Parts: sequence; C-alpha cells; structure tokens
Amino acid sequence: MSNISSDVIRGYNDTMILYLLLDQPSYGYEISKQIKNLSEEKYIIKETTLYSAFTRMEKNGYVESFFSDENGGKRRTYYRITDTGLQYYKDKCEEWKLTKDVIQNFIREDI
Amino acid sequence: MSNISSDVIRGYNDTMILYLLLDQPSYGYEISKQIKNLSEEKYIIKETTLYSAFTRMEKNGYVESFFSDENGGKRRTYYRITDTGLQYYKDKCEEWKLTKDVIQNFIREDI
DNA sequence: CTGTCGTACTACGCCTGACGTAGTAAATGT
DNA sequence: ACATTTACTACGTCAGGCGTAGTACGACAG
Repeated sequence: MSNISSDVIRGYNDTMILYLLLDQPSYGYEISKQIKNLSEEKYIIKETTLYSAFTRMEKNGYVESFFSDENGGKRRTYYRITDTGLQYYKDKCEEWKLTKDVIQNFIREDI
Repeated sequence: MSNISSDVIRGYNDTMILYLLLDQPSYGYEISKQIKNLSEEKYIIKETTLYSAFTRMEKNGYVESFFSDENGGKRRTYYRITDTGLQYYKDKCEEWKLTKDVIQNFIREDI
C-alpha cells in the first residue's frame, strides 16, 4: 500500500500533535507512537518533523514545555497545550471541514 | 469566513489541475476560474502557483503543452493530460482516501 | 560485563512548493 | 483613449518536511 506523502499532511502535523495534547501533556516519543497507532500505521511522523513542530509551536505560543522529574528515568521534555494552542486547533478543525469538501470536488472515483 | 491555508492544499494543487484536464485540454486562466467556481470561491489558486505547477508537471511528464492557433486571440498555452499524468491523478485519488481518514482521526468536533 | 536495542532527543543543511512582487502585452469594454 | 481583463514570465523569498548524523541514558541478553 502506498504511503501518504508528506506534502498532503503538511500543515496538519501541528493539528495532529495538538490533538494528542488536548487531554494531557505528552512528549515526543509518546506522541510519535500515538500518531502511528491512531493512523493504523498509515502515517509515521519523522522525528525531525516532530521535534521541529514542537519548537515552532512553542515559539508561536501553542504549547508550553516543562521537564519531568521522573524517578531516575531519562529526562523528557513534556509539552502542554495552551489556550492559544487550543484556539488554533479549533480553527484548524473548522478549516479542515472546508478543505475536505473542496478537495473532494476534484476527486473522481469512476476512472 | 476563514480562507483555506495554502499548506493544506499543498500537494493537491496538481491533483486539482489534472482533474480539470481529464475531459479536455485547457489553459491557465481557464483552470484558475474553474477552480474558483468548483470550490465555490473557497479556494483561489495564485497565478504563480498555477503556472509553476504547469511547468513542474510538464517536466514530470504529467501534461503536454501546445499552442492554440486561435483566430486572432492572444496566444495561449494549452495543456493536455498524459497517460502518466492520468496514472498520477488516480494514485493521488487513492492517497486522498487514506489521508482523509487519517486526518479525520485527529479532528475533534466536540470542543 | 559487553554489546545491542529502545528511548529521547539536538544540530545542520537541503529541497520543494507556495507565493509576493513586478513586468509585459494583446484584446476587450466604456 | 484609457482602463480592465486576459494570459502569461521572471525572480527571489520563505516555511515545513526530511535526510543524515550524532549524543546519551537505561534495559536486557548472552
């Protein structure tokens, strides 16, 4: 089965990550596994893509980072969604509804 | 109403253009009007995006160009979809089905 | 006790596609 | 006659994705 090209997902990586932060903070490796699972292995985000998304979103104020003081485990950078990030996520969801319909108009099933 | 961001469509501009070439050849200005109409004004492709898509797709063998010998009208560059282009279009349609479902998993309506 | 695997990142730099800006030029409307 | 619409071309910039590489810690097998 053909892979999903990154250009398609581009602009939705942030949305996917934010979705996974809605209920609780999380960190890179965990997020990447969840994306893989939720997409049924159809989309596997690249590490560099993921971590640069975190950096970008923190700069934009969509997420905040903090360190876990895990008992002995390797130190992780956790990210928590902010109010701004939540609003951004909601906007993207609205945009998605529009986009989906627009693109759908250019898809032909019968050929 | 918010516009559709270009990053979302990125990677589907080519698909949209090819769709409009499925039945007959066409040219830039015409295509851009059709995209506007078919999307109900929700997406208006930028000229530079459109013409660079043509160039790229011709280089990739997805379309062929030819000149119209229109009766006196300004000379246009027409584009015709090739077999390779048709195959590419079909693949993109398949990919779209996957992608749509994947992204949909990360959209929450209830917030 | 040693090497490999999984976890958890950071750094650097390239590539592609979108697009801003600008300019050209013929045809058409007013 | 002048503005607008049509139909492009050229040039340069930017962001996001990703390839490659490297670091470092812990767990577990042999």
